[in-house]
Amino acid sequence: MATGRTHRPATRSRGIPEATVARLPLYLRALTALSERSVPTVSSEELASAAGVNSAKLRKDFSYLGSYGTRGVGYDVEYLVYQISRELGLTQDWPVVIVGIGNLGAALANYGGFASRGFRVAALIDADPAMSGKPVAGIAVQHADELEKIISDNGVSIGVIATPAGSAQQVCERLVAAGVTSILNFAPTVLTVPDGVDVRKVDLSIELQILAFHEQRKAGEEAPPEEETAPPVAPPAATVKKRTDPGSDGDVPAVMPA
Amino acid sequence: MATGRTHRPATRSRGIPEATVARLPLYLRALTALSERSVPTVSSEELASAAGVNSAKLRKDFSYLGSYGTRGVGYDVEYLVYQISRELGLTQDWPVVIVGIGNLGAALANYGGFASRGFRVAALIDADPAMSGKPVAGIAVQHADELEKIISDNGVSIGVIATPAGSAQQVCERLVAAGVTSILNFAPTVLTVPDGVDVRKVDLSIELQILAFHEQRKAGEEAPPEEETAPPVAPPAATVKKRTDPGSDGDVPAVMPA
DNA sequence: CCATCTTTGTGCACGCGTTCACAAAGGCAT
DNA sequence: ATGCCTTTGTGAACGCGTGCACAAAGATGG
Ligand SMILES: NC(=O)c1ccc[n+]([C@@H]2O[C@H](COP(=O)([O-])OP(=O)(O)OC[C@H]3O[C@@H](n4cnc5c(N)ncnc54)[C@H](O)[C@@H]3O)[C@@H](O)[C@H]2O)c1
Ligand SMILES: NC(=O)c1ccc[n+]([C@@H]2O[C@H](COP(=O)([O-])OP(=O)(O)OC[C@H]3O[C@@H](n4cnc5c(N)ncnc54)[C@H](O)[C@@H]3O)[C@@H](O)[C@H]2O)c1
Repeated sequence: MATGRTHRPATRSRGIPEATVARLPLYLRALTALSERSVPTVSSEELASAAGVNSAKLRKDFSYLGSYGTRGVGYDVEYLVYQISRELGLTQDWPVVIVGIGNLGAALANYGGFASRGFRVAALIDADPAMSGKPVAGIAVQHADELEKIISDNGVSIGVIATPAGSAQQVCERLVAAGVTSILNFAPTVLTVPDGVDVRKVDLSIELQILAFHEQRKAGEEAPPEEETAPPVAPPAATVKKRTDPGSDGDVPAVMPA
Repeated sequence: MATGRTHRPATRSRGIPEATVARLPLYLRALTALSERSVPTVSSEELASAAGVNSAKLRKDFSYLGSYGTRGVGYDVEYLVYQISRELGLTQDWPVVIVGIGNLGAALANYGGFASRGFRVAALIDADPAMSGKPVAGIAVQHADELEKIISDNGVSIGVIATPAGSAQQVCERLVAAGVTSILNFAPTVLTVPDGVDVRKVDLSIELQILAFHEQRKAGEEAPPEEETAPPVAPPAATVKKRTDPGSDGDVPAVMPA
């Protein structure tokens, strides 16, 4: 999961587990594809396969929404699309602002899949005066001074942060003060927000590091004893550390205990 | 989480829980910031706060790595940076290819945080002949025909997919066949890969939908009885559905049982 | 109307992850 | 050297998520 909620004691919202909520968009995507091919019904097995999950999990997920589906037949595609859309709140329009129209922000603004699901880019905001008025993806960039007014005028409750990390917390606070209660953060920083505000983050660097970990592990399994480069840092602090795990002793650790 | 592994029975790699691995980059980022400020040691409480997690969780996470840290004092920042880097496999260089140099791919190529942690963009690959040779972020884009040769020549094991959804599976298969064993997928599709290949996905649309869900829930709590727009789809399939949950009956569902 | 066959919905058990709470460890002052 | 004070490392309890396996539901054919 490139994803991750921040804070909030994992309250099961309205009885629907968080893990299930996170999968509903996957089901919806698969169902939309079926719908476009005019497939009338689909079994849990087929749909699960299309969404890349276990069929038992899918059935359990749907059971939290209600008892849609017909035994011996499956699920009515159109009906299920509607039910999930409604559950996710996609039957209404969500105006979204993007703050920080640099490389990433511009790419996001140009992203078609944005509008495809009820999300409407209400404004693009940047602090650079040179950007003001410049059209990106057909929308004129507005200056950060206007942020509060834009949020308020458009009733925006979802904000996307694509500024440098150093500005992210400050932008976040302004967004929240102006009324935004959900934030999608692309900047590599931990955002601190008041209760009642949801933050989700997307961090490319973290994803790559997780992949690197597994990659190293795969490589280490087939070629166990390899020499490590010189130890770039000194041992702990004052006294020399005595390691608890046997085998490697303190300073220059072997690549992996395998 | 914008993130999510695909397949693989959640094998605890080398005893380090997957959830812990996903947090190590967070700790590393916080530690790097401390290191730049020349802070010598840090307590679990401080570091946890900087990383946005619980201090008990942090200590347990570190306990999987070994017994670094000094009771009564805390952790040596430099030493811990090295240990986590080593654990994540960041002491070595990871050549990465990006496939699909459109809006997003170009933004990724321009992303500085890429190289900052041992990840080196080995090549940019696109199928559009018009892109070939064009420099993006100082690197000439290469044609997709060269994909296999590039992977092989550079020993690339990590690939980033930023093509349209329709091409993603095909690109994925070529990457895997050429020797890539870790994939970061930005296309909104479920990728099917053989065992031994790790896939992580980043999906903006899914993140927004999850936020919308919670946003709707927040809004629904303060204004319970609101009228829904007309039911856009017909009831289930053949016979009229009898809903199991009481209150709303079948067809036009009330907004929320609250 | 009845039998059969398919597929849902879910009770249950298990394992992972989180959190609490505390004993052990070590620095530091006296 | 001794005692105090801080902070780690972890045992244990708990809760959530996952997957199995099956009974119930309903469609379909005769
Ligand atoms: N480019 C990527 O692929 C990528 C990937 C992962 C993460 N990120 C992160 O996303 C963020 C943006 O990346 P980028 O490559 O687009 O950077 P960028 O420098 O190209 O763009 C940043 C933009 O934010 C604007 N900005 C700065 N401070 C602001 C403020 N206070 N209010 C409003 N706007 C402000 C700047 O004027 C600039 O246009 C960074 O935090 C980066 O680490 C980028
Ligand atoms: N732009 C965003 O912010 C954003 C956000 C989330 C997800 N995505 C997803 O990321 C992907 C890329 O988005 P984008 O906006 O950059 O699209 P884009 O159309 O701008 O770029 C796609 C690029 O991929 C290339 N391509 C197509 N088929 C290829 C193939 N078989 N091999 C190699 N290259 C190929 C095209 O030539 C093009 O340059 C899409 O799947 C999109 O849904 C984009």
